[in-house]
Amino acid sequence: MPSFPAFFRNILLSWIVFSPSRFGLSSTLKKSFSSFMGIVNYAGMGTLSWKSMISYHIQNERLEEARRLFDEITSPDVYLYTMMIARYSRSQRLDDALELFCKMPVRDVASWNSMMKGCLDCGNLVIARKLFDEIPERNVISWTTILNGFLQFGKIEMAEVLFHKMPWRDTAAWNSMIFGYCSNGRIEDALKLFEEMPSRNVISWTTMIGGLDQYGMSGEALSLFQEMQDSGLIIPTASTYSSALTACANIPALDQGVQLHAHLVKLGYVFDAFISTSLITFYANCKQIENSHKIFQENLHMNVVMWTALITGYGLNSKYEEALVVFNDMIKVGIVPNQSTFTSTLYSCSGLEALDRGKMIHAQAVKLGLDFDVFVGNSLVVMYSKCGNIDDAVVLFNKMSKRNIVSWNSIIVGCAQHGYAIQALKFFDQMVHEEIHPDEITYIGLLTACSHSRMLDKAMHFFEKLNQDKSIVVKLEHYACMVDVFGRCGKLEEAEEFIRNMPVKANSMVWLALLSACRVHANLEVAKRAAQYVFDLEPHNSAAYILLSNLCASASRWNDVSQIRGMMKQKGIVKNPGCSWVTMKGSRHEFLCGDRSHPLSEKIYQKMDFLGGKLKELGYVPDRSFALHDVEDEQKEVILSYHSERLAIGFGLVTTVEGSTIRVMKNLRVCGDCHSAIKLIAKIIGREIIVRDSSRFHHFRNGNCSCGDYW
DNA sequence: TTAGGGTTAG
Repeated sequence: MPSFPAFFRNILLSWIVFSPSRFGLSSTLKKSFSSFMGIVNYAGMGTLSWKSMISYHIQNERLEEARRLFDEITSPDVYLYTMMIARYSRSQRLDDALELFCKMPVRDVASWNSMMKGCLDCGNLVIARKLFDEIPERNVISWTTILNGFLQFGKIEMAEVLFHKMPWRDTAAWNSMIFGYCSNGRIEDALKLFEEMPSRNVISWTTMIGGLDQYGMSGEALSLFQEMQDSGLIIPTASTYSSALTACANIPALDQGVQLHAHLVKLGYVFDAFISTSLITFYANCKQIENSHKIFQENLHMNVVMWTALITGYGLNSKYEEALVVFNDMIKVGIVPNQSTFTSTLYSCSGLEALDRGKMIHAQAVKLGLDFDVFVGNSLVVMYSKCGNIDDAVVLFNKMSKRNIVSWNSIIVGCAQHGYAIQALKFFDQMVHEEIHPDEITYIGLLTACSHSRMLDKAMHFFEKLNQDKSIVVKLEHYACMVDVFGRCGKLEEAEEFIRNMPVKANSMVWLALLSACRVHANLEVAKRAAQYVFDLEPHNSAAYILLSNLCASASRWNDVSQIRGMMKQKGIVKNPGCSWVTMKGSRHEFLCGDRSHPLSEKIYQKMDFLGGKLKELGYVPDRSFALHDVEDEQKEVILSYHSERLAIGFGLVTTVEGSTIRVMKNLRVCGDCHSAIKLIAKIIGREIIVRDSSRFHHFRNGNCSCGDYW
């Protein structure tokens, strides 16, 4: 029993802290105080009143206050000790929790269990195990707690042994083991337990539905949900509906999801944060982003997860600008973004190729100390690389303290697309050295690197390794990469032979790789065969028509060109016009060939004409074969000089400061004549020009290009 | 809210 002055001191302290004039008097506080006054009146203190006061402090995160009151009690009971221990553990204060646990004169099984759980929450499995071994009388909760501890630390086999050793198992124990199997990808074992268990509750069903969905068996997850509904024995909770909706999103199953949505409206569940978020993702995955937005707007309590779901949804629907608007709105209303928010937002920056905005988002992540998160780091590497800044991507990658397979793939693919083949292979060696096992994406990156640098032997070596690795399924993309390598190395017959010997039927992507090579090597004979395959497989794919038509145009076979154009017209196939753009201060400046619509056109054309003169002085002769129109030679030169990529470069030149890098994006492949001209332009202006075309990045520096004139 | 089991974004 504490002395009265000490007691009054605490009341006074509480009174100051809870000053009604500052905070208002909540109902809980009123209750707490009336119990206090009761104690004073009776001049004695029941433990119950101490409990309510301490628990009030605990509820309001005032752990120090709670501890001060706790220390005033001469002999706190087991309940109070346990409450303090649990709270310290939840606040990651394991030392304080253990100190109290050691001080306890008497312990019951709940206090042992709480301490054990506390150790697990604070990441200490060793002490948790020791405690488990020392518990005088374990109950089913003790067993389940340590079982979950093993699972939490990825020790599935130990959990399995423990589960079978348990003297008695209740439904919660079965549920834990099922969850353990699901989260370790052992779906068959999970299903077996689910079948075997003596009785299932709603948690068992929800665990199994979620497990199947996460394993990629979303259809089976929905069937199980239906089975549960049909049984009529289980009432689903918000969690169950949330899992079912996620399964609908992953399939995606629009009709079933919409039905479920209607049902949830009737049940009044639509304002549940988890359900709303699942609905946002569901509609976004079903390409109905307007519905996602509607659900988002109808929600009053929007949390960071819900905001992130909407940002992700816009990104998934290629509405990158909208995603960035949502991100800015979120910041405006004071929601603090987390790792996932940055990952999704950076994805949209990559989609927009908006380096300036990507850098701003990066700065915000740094401010919040989230730039070292592995997901954010990966997104940053991808963003810098896709926005044309591979050097910064490499710097960031090297600084990453934690890396996973996605990190390695991102940097290897990035280097490959920028033509930094040696760098890509070096990263691969480093990855192998660090015992990270490559996956299918890694091989795509490696083969692309080899292709862009014409390293046939290396490519064959990697392709062989890929085929030997039984953990990887060789996909059509890998075959297409190999065809690309053969093609770029001028080995068109070998490429055709390779396609014919493939164990799976080639798709149009594979034949298009061959056709592109034919375009580079001006081989009309093979091109016609390859194009025919694409025409048969995908009659409306415009790429094959364009490639073949360009090839005929380069050979001045104008009759063939008009025949192909006639076929395109007949089939209603429209060629995408060549378009180049520069993203600056959040705006995209687009240019078409010969375009004069930009407000700065006059300046741009002046600059290009000036450079045209300089180019001629350096001995540049336009390669007329790239002007793919049946017009007079002089006219061809004019068309070439004003190709969209050159106008975009001209815009970069008139709007940026001396010495800075110019970054241009193009929807089609950069034309060969422009390629020669841009190399010289880079030399004349003494600046680096980076052009991302439909297949790769070109770094033009001092008269050379990183692609080695081959792309 | 003195102890164990299932849910949302990436």
